Amino acid sequence: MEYNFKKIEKKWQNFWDENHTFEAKTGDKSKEPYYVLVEFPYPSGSGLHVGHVRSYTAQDAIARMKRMQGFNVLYPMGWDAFGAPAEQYAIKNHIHPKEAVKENIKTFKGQMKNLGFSFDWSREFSTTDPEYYKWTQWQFLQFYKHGMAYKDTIPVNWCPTCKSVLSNEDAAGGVCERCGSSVLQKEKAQWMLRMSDYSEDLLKGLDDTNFAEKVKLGQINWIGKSTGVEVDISLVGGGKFSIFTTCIETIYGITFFVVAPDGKLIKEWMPRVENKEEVQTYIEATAKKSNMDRTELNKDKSGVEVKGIKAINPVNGSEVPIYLGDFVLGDYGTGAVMAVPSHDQRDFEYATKHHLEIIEVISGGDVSKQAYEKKDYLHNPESRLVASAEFSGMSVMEAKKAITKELVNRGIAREVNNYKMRDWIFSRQRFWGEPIPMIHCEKCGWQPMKEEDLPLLLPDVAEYEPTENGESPLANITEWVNTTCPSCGGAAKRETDTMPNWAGSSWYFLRFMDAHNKEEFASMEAMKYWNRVDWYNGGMEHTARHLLYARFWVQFLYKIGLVPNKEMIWTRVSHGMVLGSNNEKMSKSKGNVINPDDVIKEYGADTLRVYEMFMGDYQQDAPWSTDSLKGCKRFIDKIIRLKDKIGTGSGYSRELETLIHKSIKKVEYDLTHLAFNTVVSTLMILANAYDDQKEITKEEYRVLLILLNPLAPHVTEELNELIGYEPICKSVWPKYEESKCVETELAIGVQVNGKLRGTIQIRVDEEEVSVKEKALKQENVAKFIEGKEIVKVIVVPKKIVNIVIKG
RNA sequence: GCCUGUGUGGCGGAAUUGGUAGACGCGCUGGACUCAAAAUCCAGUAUUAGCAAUAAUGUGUGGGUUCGAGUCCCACCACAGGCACCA
Repeated sequence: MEYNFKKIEKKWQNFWDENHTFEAKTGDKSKEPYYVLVEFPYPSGSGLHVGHVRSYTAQDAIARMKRMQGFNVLYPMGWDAFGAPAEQYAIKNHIHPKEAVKENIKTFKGQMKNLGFSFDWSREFSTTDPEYYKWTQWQFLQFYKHGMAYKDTIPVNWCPTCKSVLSNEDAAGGVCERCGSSVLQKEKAQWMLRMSDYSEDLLKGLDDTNFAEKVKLGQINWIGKSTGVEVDISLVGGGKFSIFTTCIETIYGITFFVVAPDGKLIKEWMPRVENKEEVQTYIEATAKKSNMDRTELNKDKSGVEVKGIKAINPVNGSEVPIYLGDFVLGDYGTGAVMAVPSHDQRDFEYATKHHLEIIEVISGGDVSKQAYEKKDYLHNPESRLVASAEFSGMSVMEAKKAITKELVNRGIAREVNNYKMRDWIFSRQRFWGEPIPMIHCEKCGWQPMKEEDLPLLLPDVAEYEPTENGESPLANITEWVNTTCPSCGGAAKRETDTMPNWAGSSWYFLRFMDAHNKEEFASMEAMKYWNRVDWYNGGMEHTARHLLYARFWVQFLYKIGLVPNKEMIWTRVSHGMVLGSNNEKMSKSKGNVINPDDVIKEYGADTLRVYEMFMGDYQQDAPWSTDSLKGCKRFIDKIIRLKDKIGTGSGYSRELETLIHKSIKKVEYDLTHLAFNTVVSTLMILANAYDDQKEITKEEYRVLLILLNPLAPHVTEELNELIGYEPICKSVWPKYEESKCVETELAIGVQVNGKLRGTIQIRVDEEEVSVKEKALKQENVAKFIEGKEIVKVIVVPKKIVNIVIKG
């Protein structure tokens, strides 16, 4: 057969379309549901990346196998199309971003069709569809109505040149990604979601998932739980504040306190401060510094003393000075710390710079040189408390408990948990996002829109320039902004901020379960049927945040009774990047970008798919190699040639039977264990074995086609049709028999003192005595043991023989 | 600094519980077919020595456990990614 992949691929893609082969029926009780999900892409202007092809093919292979195994497979696709690039493009070209998005989606979809992915296109949607974002807005209103959304003034990244608020990603390194200016902090009122309320639930929920261990760790680190004690500290002359510490055992070593310059405490104290000007200057200087500057000043522990206010150490009554220092963060813990320079390196550096006292309270280090920190003294069983009144002489763990107990009994301390994870900043000052359905009325304050008025559509205008003061471009569109208050009916203004990119992607997997529902975001019935996402794949870069946001969103919906499970994603795996042939990330500037369209044109989609699965460990990055790609083309050519070897026989021949059964078992196992590269090598081995035979049977040929079908669906369907079978997509996955997976004869190694000296042929069930005898007689082995004393002979069944000799 | 991952031929990478290291593919070398080329097929290909059988060395480095270590333990080095003053 001539391999006209263009014709073959088109033919089968049309066949699948016309027959609605991959459309999943919700509620089909005759089959077990199985939900395979891959992160839906942002349809950028540059088209599908070969990296997309890698993960989509992997999930496609799983989906195709599962279908043949009798599962009702849901493998959907859609578009995460809100975002800054489309907006930038719109500003430059004066067209509505939805036009650009429409074009890009068309391109992406065409490319995906050309690759033969078995997506259920009947469920396709874009996060930018009003029918979809209506429900994103509706869910925001649920957050609001349950007290989970609030407006707060917080510092944001501000680019003075672009006059725009930047996300942390766009402000990485303290410079604006677009223009390179230094990013400043600016106070702005933002919508927030109370994600921190869910810290503990998000941590615990991980036990109800099957995420890869490193994915779980990523979540755990991001949540950043730490357990410690919050202690009330009284001020001389009245008033008090609290500090949070994980090292209560060092409390006798306090020589000063440090409070955050951006925190609320210092504002409160201001009237009592004696050196107001100095303090104010420092607060302002901190505000001007970007996050990055603050980090860079790491070595330089800047700060000023807050004069006129002194604190009292609750354990010994001593008066202690208070300082401002920007190494203390206003939004973590209580925004104030007890400083123990003897046992905390940051405090040590601060004390050294500002000439403050250092008192050792735990023995074992040399605190004149550096702090003797928790990470060291906890591992030193010799360390004891010193200079700590009645606690002196105790071990660290004893003291921790005793001091905590004492302070808790006195009613001035509480054991608490703190989390690094903050509330979710949900506002973006951009045009191209879901409008936040809130209305501000002078009389009634913030009012939610009426649910029946949703969706709140983005207006059709031609200008998307940001405003001078950093408001969203929507603020310029007065006819859109001005509205009436849903409560009193008076004049009111709409919120002009939009939602972040993460919003639409936080629940899209629920929508796929019931994509066309006009009454609800998805019906409970449909969600109960599909139950959850069984297998979710995406890039490692999304495993922390996207996954956390999505889990938070789902847990909230669960709490208010709108989804059936607390966790709606069972297995989450991640894939490595496809790098350029020079082993660097593909980028236009480096000129190492491979366009999948070009590859499909020259080698066909099946070759590209097989190659991307073969290129390396799926979870690891792998460089592109056109030479290796050609090797995969040769493999497919070989599969085609093998058809001519089909003879008149039937069933599996004695020569091939074991290998076939083993191959079915391995392909099945590897496809669900992320070992796609060895799926390909297994099939190459099988094909090579067929090639060694004079002739093969139809059944043998067909089993190879079915096993290869998940990776190369077009050519295998074509060959399958040519030999007269019903389409593979309507067929049943072959079954292997465990008993037929083992060879009856095998060659095992014989070692002498652990070194391989020869091999022997044995029957699989050969008795140990006989194996031992064969091993000792083996020609080369005999040379090594001649005249030596044999200490023992270790026979590992079906694996190896090791002869231990002396002398 | 912390967390995570990775170090195996010329290259991408195999090696499911410790049991014949280098499967499979690429590349390379030689040969067949051809006027020639492409395609295809055959043989070889970790390193060193040898015509060969074979031997020695060999999975980032140094130790250890074991009859036996790429795999387990301890210490370290390099690279990649993420987080970064979190009290």
